[in-house]
Amino acid sequence: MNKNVRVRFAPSPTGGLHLGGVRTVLYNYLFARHNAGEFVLRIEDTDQTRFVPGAEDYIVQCLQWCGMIPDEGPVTGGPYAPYRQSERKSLYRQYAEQLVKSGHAYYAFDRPEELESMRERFKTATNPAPQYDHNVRLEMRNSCSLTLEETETLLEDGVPHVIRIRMPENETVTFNDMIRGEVSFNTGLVDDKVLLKADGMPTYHLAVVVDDYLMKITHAFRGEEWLPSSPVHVLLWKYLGWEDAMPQWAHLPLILKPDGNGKLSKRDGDRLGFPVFAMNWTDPKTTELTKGFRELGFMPEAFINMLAMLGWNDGTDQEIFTIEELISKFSIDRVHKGGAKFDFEKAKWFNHEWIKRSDAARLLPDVKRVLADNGLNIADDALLSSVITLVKDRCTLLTDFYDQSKFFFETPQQLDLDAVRPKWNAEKKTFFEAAIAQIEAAPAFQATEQEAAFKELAAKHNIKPGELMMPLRIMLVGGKFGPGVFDIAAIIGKNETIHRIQQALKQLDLA
RNA sequence: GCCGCGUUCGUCUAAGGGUUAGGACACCACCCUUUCACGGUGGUGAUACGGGUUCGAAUCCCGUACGCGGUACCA
Repeated sequence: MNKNVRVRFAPSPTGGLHLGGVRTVLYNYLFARHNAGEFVLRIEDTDQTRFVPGAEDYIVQCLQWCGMIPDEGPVTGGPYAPYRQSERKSLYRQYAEQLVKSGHAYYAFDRPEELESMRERFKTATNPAPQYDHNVRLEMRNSCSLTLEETETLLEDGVPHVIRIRMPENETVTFNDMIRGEVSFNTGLVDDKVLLKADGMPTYHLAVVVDDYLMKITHAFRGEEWLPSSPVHVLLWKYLGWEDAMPQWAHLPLILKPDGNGKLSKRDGDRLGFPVFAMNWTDPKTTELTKGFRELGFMPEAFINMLAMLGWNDGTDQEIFTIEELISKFSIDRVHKGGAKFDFEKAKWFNHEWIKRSDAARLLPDVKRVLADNGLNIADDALLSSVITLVKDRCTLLTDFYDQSKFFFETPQQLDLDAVRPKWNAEKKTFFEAAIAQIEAAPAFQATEQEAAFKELAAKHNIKPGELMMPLRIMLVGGKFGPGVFDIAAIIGKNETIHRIQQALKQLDLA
């Protein structure tokens, strides 16, 4: 009974992929997978003045990183190719012309200056932004105000023109939004949107309807900012004679900035110090780099999980979901109506949870990369794995693995000796010299055995073990952090442990 | 201005006529821990306002306020 579910993510390739954009993809993706449907990527590049090289490729890579691979799209191809609207340009005109013929659209020859002067002319205190609508339609240069002959002459002369929809003067358009329920609009209050631009490209309004129809889209998810223009789209479906095929609409709530109000923007991230884009984005014009969640050390699982929870929940207290769980549990009727302020602290919490719950095998490649980025190339996977297991609880971001584990692989250069000196004395020095000898003589070098031996030696020297633990830690790690000291000693090995104690003793002597 | 959409702890949210309004992040306190974390226990903290409807309203209706979005040959 259900027709095959088909959804699309239709971004405009004008820059980095924003959080809100990723969430829109995510909801599309979850809905498609939940219903065993298809997920299509369509590039809406109808505005040639806003073309940004690299932006499309960037979007594709973001989807890949997040694990949301489109079933059809510009890279993958598919039965409804091409999936770039710029490559579908020739397709749209006929539909616009069809609308002109049926009287639902008209040619407009107004030049930009004329539009501007109209807005100036009709601007009043109570109408600060006059629209091109039924009130002014007949006062403009278009096929409604001109005679048939005049229009034809202009067309024949190749005078630049657009095609506009003719919005009815006073009708009510009502449709059922999957998230908001019934919404309705008076058509007389909506302007005669341009459908086909002077350069022959469609506007979003025409293209979205034509392509959703041609690509057999069944459910259309988009941001709430599209709600006001939805009556235009609904009317277009009707006028084109496709009413029965119209997708079900779902207008998603917006992601808001953490402070104050308003849509979250890249600027907010820069200003408040958190990422807004999924991955690093370099503006090709300014070469300005904007940091992304990926490079900052987020796991895609956590990123997706966090985004899913921003406006949706499954009705229980569960907050950590795998993508498989999200797919099986996702439902539109549990999507919130109101916008959600983005909270970077909570985002980090999700990542921390994911790091804690991931095993060393999952983390290994990422940690390896993080260490390598910092000049630490670790070839021993078994060794790295045990280090990861030891330190992952302390890492909120993947990038934290460097600080939390570098001392396993290189001798710390900067020791926090200020934490040792106040209570440092000759007895302790003697103890550590004895400890070196003891370690040297130890047959095996295991954490538990070493700890026992260390404490025994402390007793022999009449020093409380507690007095010695911090100095030992500083000697091995460099600072007041990290896993159990003897676990660290066991991993770095006998010789390195001795070497670090000797080094610290030497530095302590200098003071 | 006009149109549309929204409004539960600081933040994300649960509760779709009857709950001491629940959970999570953050914050605070304590416990655990010879470091830092993890973990555990507890605490502070919310139904925007005003009217209805009802035995009973966070929940349904109306109004107000506030916020957001739109009002382009941008998406």
